[in-house]
Amino acid sequence: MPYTKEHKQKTRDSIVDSARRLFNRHGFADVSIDDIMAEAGLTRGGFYNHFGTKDELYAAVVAQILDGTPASRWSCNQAEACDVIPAFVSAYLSQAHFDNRENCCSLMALPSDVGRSGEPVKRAYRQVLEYMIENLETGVSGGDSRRRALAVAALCIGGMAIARAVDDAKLAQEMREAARDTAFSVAGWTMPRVEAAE
Amino acid sequence: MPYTKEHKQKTRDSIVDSARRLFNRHGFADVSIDDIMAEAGLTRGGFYNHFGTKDELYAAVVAQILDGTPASRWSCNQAEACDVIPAFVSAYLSQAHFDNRENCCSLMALPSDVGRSGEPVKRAYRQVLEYMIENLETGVSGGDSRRRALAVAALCIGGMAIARAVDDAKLAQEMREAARDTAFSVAGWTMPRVEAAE
DNA sequence: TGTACATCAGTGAACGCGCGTTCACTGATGTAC
DNA sequence: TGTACATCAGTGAACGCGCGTTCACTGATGTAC
Repeated sequence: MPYTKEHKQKTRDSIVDSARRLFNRHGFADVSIDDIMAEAGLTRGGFYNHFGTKDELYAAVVAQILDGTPASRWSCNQAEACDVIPAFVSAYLSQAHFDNRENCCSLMALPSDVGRSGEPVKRAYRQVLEYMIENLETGVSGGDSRRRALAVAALCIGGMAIARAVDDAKLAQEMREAARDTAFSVAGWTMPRVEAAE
Repeated sequence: MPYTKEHKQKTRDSIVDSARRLFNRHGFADVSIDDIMAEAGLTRGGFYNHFGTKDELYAAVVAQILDGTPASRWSCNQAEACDVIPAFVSAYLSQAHFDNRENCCSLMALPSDVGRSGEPVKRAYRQVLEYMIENLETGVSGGDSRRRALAVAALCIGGMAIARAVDDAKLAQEMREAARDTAFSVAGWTMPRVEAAE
């Protein structure tokens, strides 16, 4: 018997991971299989030992978008929520998250790409989004918590996507700060002390 | 002398217009020059009578994104603002705008594509966004109007981009409504009567 | 008014390159003896 | 413990297709006479 099953699984994982980073940075359409395999330290041909087609890779990538995303660090119990969730929103809209082109949340890196992709891709996007919304909901105070959580998600994802689409650093920062302050106000939190999370 | 100058300009305009519709629907990377010229009722080769390269077309398209967008209907004087701006936000987050894949606002159709494009594309995106924010600002009541206008823009663009990226019509509608209600609350407007704009 | 002509917008075949995919192979590995 | 072997993960050349771009051409147009 050659190699172990673990060996093959590790290679597959590293292909998916390389693909996720490259997709976040360049979008789906502008990344080739060559790029992905090279990023993983492999060569073209080996790709088809792991995936039947490029589409199959898309599905595999979005199916585990959560793993390489700040979202993977959200989980917390109810008691922590009042501290953790506001800190998460600050971190989401931070300069550091803005600058990190590869290991950023795919929800904000790929919304328009996903919008025109097939059902499997949209399904994975929804699952990650729902996970985010559920966690946000545990952190907001007052009634109408579902609506507030949805709005905070829209402010986080929208604010960051817009900030990245403009050519003016000052406007980008202004947008992030307005989204953060408004999210805090919508969620009923007190304002964060001077950008601690940046 | 063959043809008139107006004739050539009209052809050029129709190429740009076809490109904008196709970009909104499919993103930058998945639309070919063949597609664009066919959409405009022309053939491949003629493209280079109007543009030097495909990149030159990108710049031309984004430079006039405003024309084919609901944004082109925003302008209003101060007296109208209290009626027009809330109606605009309702229309922006409406089912009709959600469904219109081609003649929708490019701000929400292309944020992640623009985020990884070059400076000319980002510049045009910023100009359209600033125009939107300025108009929103005339409509919000109370102090801190700049921050509120930025937040309303993030809710409109983010809410729609997210709604389009999920595979669940109910969640998409919930997101649009939460974004709209929160935008109205942030802007200090009274709630719209049952989705008149849909 | 009618005709000959120069211009150039538009055509469509052709080229070269990059990409997804295939395939014959190589060589590292774990197992059998 | 040491060696021979079967397996299959990974290699890299090759194929075909689509795309951006080029180019020789065609034919519709406005002008000159």
